[in-house]
Amino acid sequence: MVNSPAPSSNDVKTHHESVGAWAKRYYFANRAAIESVLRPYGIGTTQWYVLYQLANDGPTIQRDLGQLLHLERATLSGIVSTLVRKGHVEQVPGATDQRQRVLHLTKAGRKLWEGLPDPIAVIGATSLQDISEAELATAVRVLKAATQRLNDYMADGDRT
Amino acid sequence: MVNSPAPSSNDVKTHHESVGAWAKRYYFANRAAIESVLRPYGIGTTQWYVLYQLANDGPTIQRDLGQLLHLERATLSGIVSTLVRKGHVEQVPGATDQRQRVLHLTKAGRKLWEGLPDPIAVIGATSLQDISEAELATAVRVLKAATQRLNDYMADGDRT
DNA sequence: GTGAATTCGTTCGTTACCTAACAAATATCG
DNA sequence: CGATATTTGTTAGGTAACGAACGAATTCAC
Repeated sequence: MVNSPAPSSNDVKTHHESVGAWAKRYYFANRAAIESVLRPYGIGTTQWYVLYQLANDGPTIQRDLGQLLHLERATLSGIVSTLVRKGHVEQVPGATDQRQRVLHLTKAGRKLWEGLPDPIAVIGATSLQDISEAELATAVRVLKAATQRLNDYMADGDRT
Repeated sequence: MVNSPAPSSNDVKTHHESVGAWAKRYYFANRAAIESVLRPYGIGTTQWYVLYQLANDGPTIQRDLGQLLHLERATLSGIVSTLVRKGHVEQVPGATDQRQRVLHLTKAGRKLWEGLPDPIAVIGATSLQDISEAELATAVRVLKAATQRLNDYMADGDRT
């Protein structure tokens, strides 16, 4: 796309746009691919992550799950109620703290989980093969650093 | 970050998850930051891209705009009608082909555009400073290659 | 030149993300 | 103890993305 002459300072914006643009495209392509694997089972990508957590780490407080998956309370609330409606997850008030909701798989939920393919393995393997460990590490480092900056920026901006 | 022992096959999943996970987090952090810049003006990120196109390249057929911005017809349709509702954009049937819609800025839309900051410049500059050109290029290359793979995978899967 | 295929935009249903505002429960401080 | 703050989850409203199905316009084939 952007062929590579000596990058002038004018290229900065182009580069920036590229990382952002490609992060977006990769995110959505990845999501679409995962969803195509999961579609026959009637669950979405983020719903899968919730089931994954509950299946592997057992009952979890909704608040903690939100932090683990980097989701806002409101977002998780909707996803959980979808899973509850479908009968895969049960949501019970916490024993000591009545505000909290403890989530755990229902029997049906566990059964579903056991029949589920692992979309990360299926999709991830195809999408990243032939990319060296070093390149992967660089990509992650860049994405991580940039995300960090943005979060700092937002935190600052809020306080001002 | 990811220190580099001989990568066992168990690392594969971890790495894959990381690129996907970080692409997602960067995408949303970026979007949130851009939206915070644009919020006072009452427009969203993708709406800004539409205005950008119309301001710089003049009237455009909706179909072409979709390809430029990598958006499906259905997605763009909603975004355009939001901009039309707000009075920034006008959507007129094509002269030669009555199926097509030609989009152009209204007078109010152009005025808005002229008072708008450039969120890509503002946000991109902060988020990617101190990252070398080489690293940026690698990140883009990885994201691009992975996206390519996923698109191929989806195309194959559809035909099967 | 007419019937079939294609293209373009819209609408509908779904997923997933956010903020803001709110209610209930719990914690903290005077 | 009791008023005030904080935490947890939900709801409502907004943005953005997708696929499927549809109608209208156009193009293609024969």
